[in-house]
Parts: sequence; structure tokens; C-alpha cells
Amino acid sequence: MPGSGATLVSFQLLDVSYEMRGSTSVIILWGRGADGSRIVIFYSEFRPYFYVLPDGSVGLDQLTAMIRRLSKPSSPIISVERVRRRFIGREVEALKVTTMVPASVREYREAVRRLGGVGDVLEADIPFALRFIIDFNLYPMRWYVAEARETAVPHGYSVDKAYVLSGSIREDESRVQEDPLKGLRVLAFDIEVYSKMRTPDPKKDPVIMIGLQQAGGEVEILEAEDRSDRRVITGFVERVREADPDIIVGYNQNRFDWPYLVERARVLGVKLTVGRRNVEPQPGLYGHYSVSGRLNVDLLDFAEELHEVKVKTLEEVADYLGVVKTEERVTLEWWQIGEYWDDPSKREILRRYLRDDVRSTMGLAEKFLPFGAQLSQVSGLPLDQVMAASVGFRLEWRLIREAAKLGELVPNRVERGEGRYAGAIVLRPKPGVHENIAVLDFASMYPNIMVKYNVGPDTLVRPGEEYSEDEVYIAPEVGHKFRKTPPGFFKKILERFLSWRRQIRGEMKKYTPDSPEYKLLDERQKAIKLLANASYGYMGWPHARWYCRECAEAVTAWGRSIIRTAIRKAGELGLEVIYGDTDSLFVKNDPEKVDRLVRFVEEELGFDIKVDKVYKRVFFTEAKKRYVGLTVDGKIDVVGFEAVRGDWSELAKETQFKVAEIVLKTGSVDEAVEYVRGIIEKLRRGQVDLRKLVIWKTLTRPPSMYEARQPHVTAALLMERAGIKVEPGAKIGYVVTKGSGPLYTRAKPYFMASKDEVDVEYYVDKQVVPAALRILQYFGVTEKRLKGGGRQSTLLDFMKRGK
DNA sequence: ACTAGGCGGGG
DNA sequence: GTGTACGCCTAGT
Repeated sequence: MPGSGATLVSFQLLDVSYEMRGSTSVIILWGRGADGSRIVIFYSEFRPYFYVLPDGSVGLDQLTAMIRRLSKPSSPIISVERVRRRFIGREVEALKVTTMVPASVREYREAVRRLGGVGDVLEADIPFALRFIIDFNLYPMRWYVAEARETAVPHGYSVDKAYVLSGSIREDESRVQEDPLKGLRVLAFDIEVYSKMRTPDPKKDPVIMIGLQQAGGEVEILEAEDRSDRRVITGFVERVREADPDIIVGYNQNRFDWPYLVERARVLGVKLTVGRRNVEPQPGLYGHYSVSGRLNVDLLDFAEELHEVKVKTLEEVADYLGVVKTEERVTLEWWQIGEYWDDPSKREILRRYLRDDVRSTMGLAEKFLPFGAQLSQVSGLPLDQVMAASVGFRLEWRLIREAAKLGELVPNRVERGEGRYAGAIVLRPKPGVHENIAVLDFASMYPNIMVKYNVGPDTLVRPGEEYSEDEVYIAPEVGHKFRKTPPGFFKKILERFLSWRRQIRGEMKKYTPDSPEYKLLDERQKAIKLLANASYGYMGWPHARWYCRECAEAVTAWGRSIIRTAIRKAGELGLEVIYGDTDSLFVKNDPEKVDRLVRFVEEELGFDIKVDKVYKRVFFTEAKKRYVGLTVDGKIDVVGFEAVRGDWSELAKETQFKVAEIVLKTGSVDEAVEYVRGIIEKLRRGQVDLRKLVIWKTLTRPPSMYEARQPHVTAALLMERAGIKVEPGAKIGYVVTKGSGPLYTRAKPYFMASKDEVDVEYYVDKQVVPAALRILQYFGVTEKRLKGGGRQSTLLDFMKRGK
């Protein structure tokens, strides 16, 4: 029962931070109340602590006394307790040292390490706010009921209500199936900066426009007056505070918009207080900006995981996801922005461009946030951190929580020289075009191996340790041994993940795929799958706290053995295997034989395998991990081809994709050849837009400092001579012009070149033809044929010849 | 061939 | 804030 004056507060946990009040740390839980209010809950009883693992050379009483003697008045050591814990599977007796000021833990850690009798200092590097939600078993984005007393909202907090935690916090089970984003306010923003042909400098280049959009609303645009942007910045702060979003989204705002705005505000003497606390956005060590009381989410972090999209511009990503199609939006290059601002007749286009960027950003948020929210609920990291974190950290924070629950101490992060080990099997593909191919995928192969063979750092039999043959699993090839019992740290966690995911997938069957319930559960099972699948790679990651090279080695060895067995079986069944990679097999789509193979893998090997997709046609080169496929539903998959890269001209990239599409969809090599010839002809007739010929490269140093002569450096030097400042980091766009000398003498900044100067033959020989030949050479097409005459052939001819 | 170092996204 | 990415490409040897 709540104590005097205490009430039960139902809230959704959004974020956690802490502040010092004198020498006392106060935990701040940022949340959303069930009544729609934005709240904070304060808790000032939580204290920072860490563990000391004795090495046995000094008695525990003596060690305790030695640690106590280190206590400093600025942050006294308030207790040193003896505790029983486990560490990598062993029972240990440790000392738990508690102090007052979180920031003092670092100093105590170093001081304690220097004491005799100390084996190691553990858990002295867990951020204090995270430590709190770990120990109280709170997960961001989930709903809780807390016993708390309401208190006046302190000065400097922009929230509706404030509470002081006076009792326990428990999860509100009735809201587990609720959409965590429902009712949360999302704000998308983007800025445009005045710049002409050089990297903008916040010291002088104004922010000319800022676009904002609330979910479901229209894009609102704030504009500078000529070059004066003070009102834009103050207006932005006002608008954010009015909108009072819980989540702020942008695209690459952590590396551009926030640092630019913060610096610009400083230059103008304006305070950028956009958070729920009277502070400016704070930069973290690796570029994440934290906006107090709000979740600042950079959608580029999500885009990084779209491996299918090679160039991750907002435009490309939005187009790929069908959020805002490229052909339905205004596209401008960054170097045009100054010009479109200066020319009043073009300013409306600039507005539309910004509006399209903001719309794209909001669209991406709608696509990505549901998954992010689930990942937050599952991993235990606040939404803004979970997306910025690499997959290893996401899993690791969940592992730390599991360790806390199991009484396991968390190993330290240690510097390790990376050791390479044998990876998965990748078969050499059979080059050429294959028709009707089924792709078989093992479901969560590696996690299942880890569970089946109890793989983990705590079950590994290390050199010199006793074991008997029938008590261990022995990995093929590498011979690493793992104890069959008791179940290890990873096995316990993975079993829970796998059964949790099974249960969710069962529940999903109750709903139709387009229902909100189904989508929520689907995002949740994907989040769990992500963490489960990360566990193998995690053990082989040199930064991992639970690093275990032998474990990772053993997992891939088992994986290789399983896939080899499956390939052998396919051979026995007379099923042709075209290609295989790690946990997938490309086989002829002979349903009856495929079905027998699937049953063999499930029944004899004990692993799940299923037909993931069927290609109507798929084209392999002789290279591994590189193919183009046409799925039965008409989608083109381009995997591993590198012409989708930034330093090729737009024209070359376009040509390569088109060629792949034509070859697979129509089956006509001739049509593809004709297409390429058409492009070459257009190029020679001067009908290709100069913009598609620009090759971009980044300067890594001042142009005069280069020893080697390169085209983009020549272009940069020309820009300097024209009075345009170019600094390291600037992207130089150049075109190759006619002339006789070596290439680097013929490069010119694209805006200084005219179409008729362009060395068309360079683009034919070094851009269009090589990009097209990457694919077409496998059909016997030669450079000569693309550029001149040649005989007609069809895909059918090629396939006959190939046999 | 190999390693060291820098970039991505943004404007 | 008890603290931080990563995989690919280029330049240079």
C-alpha cells in the first residue's frame, strides 16, 4: 500500500538521466503518464557502486580496510560489503564498494586497482542512469506503476508533473500488448544552410530555412530574412517547445544539424534550449547529441542497417522504402542551395525541396520507430541510444541485465588484438544465368547451434581443465570442448529468447497481417531475433565483454559441418546446388526433392530450414557474394555489385542497374546491349545531362599537400585559383574534359566545365562500358560490341552454350 | 600485397 | 558522463 501522501503513478518510461544536488545524485525518470501528462520521477536513494574481485593474496577483512582507507570526503565510501556472486561460471566472493558521487567511481576504480590483493575491479564502467534501470529491472518504452508522491515541478523542468519515488515500481502487465508509440509526440526537422560551392561554416554561413513537421501535421517552414538567421533559430526553439515532442527525428542531425545549430546559436548569442531542461543539446563522445527529456533519434542510424541500399542519402532511402519517391520530389544538389536562395524566382523550389526532405524524414520515422521502440523494450536501452549503438552493444546491455538477475558479475571490456578465425562456408557459384532457383535458409542457425551444444565462455573447457569425453560436446575441425551441463549463460538467455519469439509468433497467428496487433508483435519478434542472431558474432567481437574466440570458432565449425551434410544429402537426392553462403543454399527448385531435403535437415540434423525465396532467374559471376536475381514477384535483387558506389558517375551506376534489370526481366542480352549502345550514342551526341557525369571525391588534405597527382586534386586547385576555398573534407565534383595529357590534367570542377568540353570517350571507356561489362561480359559481350558492331544473341543462346 | 587512416550522411 | 561504431575504400609503402 502506498505510504502517506503517496499515489500509484502509471507511466511509460521514456528516458533516464541523473543530476547532482550537492553531493547527492538524483535519478530522473522521464515518462509519459497514463493521463497524457509528461512527468519526471525523482529518486535520490540510489548510490553508485562497483565490485572488487580479490586475488586471494590478502585477507578479505584486510582488503576491506584498505579500500575504506581510500575514502575521500568529496565522495565517501559508504560501504564495503562481502557478497557471493558468480564470474564466468565460477562461484566467487567479491567486495561490493558503494560511494556517493557517480563520477568518483572512475578514480576509485584506478585507486583500488593499484592495491595489493586485488584481482580485478568489475562493473565500474556502467553509466549510472543505466545502472539504475538495470537494477530496478526497468525497460524504456514499457509501462510501469510506481508508488510516488507528487511534488512541485522544480524550476527548469518543462514537464507537467513531478513525483518523488517512495516505494516500488512494477511493470504494468496490462499494457504489454499496447503500441508504445501511441500518443507519443514525434517531431521531424531539417535545416538548410547557405553555402555556395564549399562546405558551410557556421561561423559565417546562416541557417536560411528550418522545416518542422509533427506527426500527422503539415510541414512548417521558418525562413531567414536575407542572410539574417537569428529569428530562424529563436523561432525553432519556440516551435520545438510548443510542440513539446517526446521524440525528435532528423537525418544525420547528430553529425550536421545539431552541431551546426549549436555553433550557430553560440555565434549569434542565442540559447538553443530545445530540451525539457534548461540546457542545450549535449554532444556525446562519438557524435550522438542528447536533448534532455526528449529522445533524439537520427534516422540515418536505422538506414545504416539497410544493406540493400548502397548510397544512404535521405532521398535514396526514402525512395527505396517507398516513403517519398524520387520522381515525386524536388531534388537539388547541396551546391545549388545558395543559388536557389539568392534567386527569388527559385526560392519556392528550395521550399519544396526542404518540405520533401522533412516529409521523407517523417516517413522514415513512421517506418523505423516501431521497430526501434521494440528494440528498446527488448534490449533495455533508451530509444535514442539503442539505434545509435552497434548490434554488439544492443545485445551486451541485455546480457548485462541478465547477468544482474543471475548474480553473475559483468566482465570488463579489454583491448584485444583481433585474432582471425575460420568463418562460414561460401561456395563458389556456378557462373551464368540459372532459372527457377529456390533459396533455402536455415532458421537462426547459429543461435540454435549455441543452444544445442551449450556454447559459451563459461562452459568452454579451457586448457588444463579436467573433463571426461562423455560430458562434453566436441566441435568438429577445431576440437573445442563445451560441458553439456549445467546450461551456460548464453544457452539460458538464448533459450529464453527463442521461446519468447516462438510464443510471439504463435500469438501473431490470431491476427491478420495488416492489423496493428500483428505489426506490433512482428516488430517485437524481429527485435528478439536480432539479439539472438547477434550472439555468435558478439562472442567473436574483440570488444565484447563476454568475448570467446573459441566459442565463435566452434559455432562456425559446427555450421560448416551442418551445411556440408545438407549439400551431401542434396547430391544424393539429385538436387543441383548452385550456390551456398553460411546458412543458405541455392538449389534448383524441384519441389519434391526440396521437400525431402528440408525434412532431412529437420529430422536428421535437428535444425529448421525453409524456402526463403524463389528466383525466376538469377545471375552469378564467378565471384562469391555477388549476384543479381529476379524474384517470382518481379523484384530485382542486386547483391554485392560495387558500381553502386559514390565515386562512380551517376550515368555508370544507372547503366549497370538497367543492364541487370533488362537481362533478367526480358532475358535478352541484345536488348541490354542496345540499351548501353543507346546510352553511348546519347553521350556522344551531347544529350546526357552534365550532372550525371560528375565524379565526386573527398579531399583528405589541402590540395597543395598532395604528392600524387589525382583528378579531384587538380579540380580542387582550379577552384582555389578561382577564389573558392576548399578545405579537407570538401567533396570535389569534377568532370573529365578533352585534351591529350594524363587524366589528372584534364579534370575540371563540374561548374566550370561546359558540356561540349567533356571528354565523352573517357565516359564511354572508363565509366559506362566497364559498369555494363561487369554483367554483360558473362554473356560473351565484348567491349567492341558495346561500342561498335557485333552479332545478335539471346539469353537462350547463352544458356545453351553454357551447358 | 599489405597497412594505416579516413570516410560515411548532411549543406 | 561509472562511456561509445564499423566496414569499406584509398593512399602510401
